[in-house]
Amino acid sequence: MRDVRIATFNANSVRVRLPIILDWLAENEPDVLALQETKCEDSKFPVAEFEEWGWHTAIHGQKARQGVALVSRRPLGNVRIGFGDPLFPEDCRIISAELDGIAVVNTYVPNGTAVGSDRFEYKLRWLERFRHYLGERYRPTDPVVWLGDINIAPTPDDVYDSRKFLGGVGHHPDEFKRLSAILQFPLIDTFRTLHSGASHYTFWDFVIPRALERNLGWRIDHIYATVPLAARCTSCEIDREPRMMERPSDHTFVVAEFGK
DNA sequence: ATGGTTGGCATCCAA
Repeated sequence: MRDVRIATFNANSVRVRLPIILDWLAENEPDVLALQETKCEDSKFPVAEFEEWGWHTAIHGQKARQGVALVSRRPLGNVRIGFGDPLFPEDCRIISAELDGIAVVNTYVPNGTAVGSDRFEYKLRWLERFRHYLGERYRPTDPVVWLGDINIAPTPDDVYDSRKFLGGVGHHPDEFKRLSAILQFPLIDTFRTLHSGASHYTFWDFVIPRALERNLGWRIDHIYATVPLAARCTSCEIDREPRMMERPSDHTFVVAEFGK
């Protein structure tokens, strides 16, 4: 049996990015693709188009903003949406499921907007809530993948100008602290296990002219695994091709493979 | 120092 292939992509509208997503799926044949920023309520998600090409979907969306989904070759088990906590704000940022004994947890971490804003405080609270979510549901010995748009560049190598952005949204010590606490589960950054150094990015801001060509990017889309699963990780790669296509997302795909 | 882009929905907000 071949490796399990698990990918992530912030689509920035699943409807606009449908051709890019379907192309990428056909080319790469992942077992699961985690999508973020689908930006549509469930009734408007292009379920039929995915099914036409043999892909199952598990979706958790809302009108216009946020939204996450899992796309898979085979049906997923035990699909869960949200934190399952009625006290915590529910804005469609988390969906999880099981495949081949692996728990796949897909998140769209809040952006944070501006340091000191209510949205930034919400980002920090959200990350704390997520740490508890992991502890409530899983043990360190379980095979668990946490992936998605993490919206944090955790080290100086993960953003094109660390000095410029240190202390700003996405590269702030308070974010590093919350992420470190989550990773103490422990979880392993599968990309960093296999690749060191700067210039490996997954997001290039639309606002910056020719950002991709100049590689003015951020590595904010991550694939983490628990220790026993990380030991089975044979590859983790960023695919820049989709960022070069017509009408791209501002993010691109990351894909990891795990041996049986 | 500023502005540069995109998507969704409504003519502005979030990213």
